[in-house]
Amino acid sequence: MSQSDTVQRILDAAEVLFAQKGFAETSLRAITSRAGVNLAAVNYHFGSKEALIQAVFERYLTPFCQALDAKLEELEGETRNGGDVPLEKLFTVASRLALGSHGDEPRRAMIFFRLSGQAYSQPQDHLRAWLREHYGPVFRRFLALLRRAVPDVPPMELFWRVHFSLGAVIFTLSGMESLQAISKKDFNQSVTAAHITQQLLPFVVGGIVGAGPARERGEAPAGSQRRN
Amino acid sequence: MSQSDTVQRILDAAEVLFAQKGFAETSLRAITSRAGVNLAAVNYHFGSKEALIQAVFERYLTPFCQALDAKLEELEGETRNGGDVPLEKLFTVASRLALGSHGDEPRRAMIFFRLSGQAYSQPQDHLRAWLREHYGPVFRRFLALLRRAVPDVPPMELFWRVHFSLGAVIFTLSGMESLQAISKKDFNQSVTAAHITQQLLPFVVGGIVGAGPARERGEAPAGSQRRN
DNA sequence: TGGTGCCTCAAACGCTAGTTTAAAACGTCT
DNA sequence: AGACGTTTTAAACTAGCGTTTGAGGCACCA
Repeated sequence: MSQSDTVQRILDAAEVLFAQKGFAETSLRAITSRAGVNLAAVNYHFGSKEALIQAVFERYLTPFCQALDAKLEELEGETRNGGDVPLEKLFTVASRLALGSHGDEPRRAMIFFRLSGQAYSQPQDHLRAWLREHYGPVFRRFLALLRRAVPDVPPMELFWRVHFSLGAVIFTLSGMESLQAISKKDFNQSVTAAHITQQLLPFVVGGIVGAGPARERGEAPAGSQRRN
Repeated sequence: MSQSDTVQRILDAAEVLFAQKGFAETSLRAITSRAGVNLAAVNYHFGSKEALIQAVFERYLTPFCQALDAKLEELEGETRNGGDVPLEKLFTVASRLALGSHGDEPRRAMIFFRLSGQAYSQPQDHLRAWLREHYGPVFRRFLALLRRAVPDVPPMELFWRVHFSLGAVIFTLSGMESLQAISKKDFNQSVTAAHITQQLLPFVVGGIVGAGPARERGEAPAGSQRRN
């Protein structure tokens, strides 16, 4: 072939190592050594380490976002003649795509969530800004459907709760290895990605709907006094 | 005084810089320069950079955990003669202490949450293991009270949902600066720590209680079939 | 066969990191 | 005042980083 598979080998190695040890702690030497390619290959093919990081995200996110976008369009179509998409369905669809939109085992998804966690606690917002710019539209589309699913939750409340949910997902799946150890010890039960998402769904749905005076005592939701 | 305040100056500077730029990206030279002390002071007083990181956590966590422990003991006493502590109260107490157990403004709490986020997405579990070893008992005490507050949620479900909540909190407060920007743009409203925790409470409570078929259709909670 | 474009390679460059060293400064005793 | 343990200082050291370089390999086509 014209372009060798060096690029893919580098991306594979970088993906794993970045997830394992973080961006700053992973040297190009470690990546190229694991990939079995020359040190200079990264700068030759990607230009810089920063560009390599972006490429890792791009390779994972682009197929996922395309799949999600298509699925959301399908869901929107279903609701053209009245009715909204239920909250559970929205999250089920998203999680199923996140775990399965790449042919491989959901292990890739785990790796990627760990990467996302590191990207988020990353100080420089180069990466964050780039992510938002490239994948913002899909997120907003998802949020629009969500808003129709829970019309009782004011927009600002919803905005925050979605971010809380994102935090729960990324944080948990980032630290899954250590949580697995605890869970196994305390509950004698191993943990799979599918298992966690199954646990996540009721939590996220419950959180998005929210528990305010509304659900406890039949009053208005906690924050609805500042509806805009 | 016998021991100068060099140690405190270093801790102050390190706390801020670590939160701003992460552990790996913050050099000792940056810390000592900001603290106005000599470069060698860190290795002299703390031994190594890693030990300095631990010291930063210790200085913040120890007073907080002591305060939380005392408060939990007080709550346990109240329930000796029947009754449980309501879910909302447990979280309100914890958040109030996290924000206010240090005399200063809640800005320190923000800084510390950001630090926690970085500690958690940190690959080496040196720090995580150390945190668990030193502050695990308080956490378990909190969890025990929590279990009595929501007896319908099976222990394993509860374990996971607590970690989801932790993720929501840390993740959100870690990335608060950028979220502030979005929130200000979309909702024309600035964001304070108190405001976020106010938003967090209904989300966390709703999530812990969970939204399964139980709340929607009057059946058992989503995960209760794997009760152990 | 000889040249052309893409890729690989080993080596080196410049830089910054954490850490160590040994002398100087300081404060506190007798 | 002088001796002593503690702290500060400036400078150097070692190691590892991302990146660059220029020579070389390799497939392809005239």
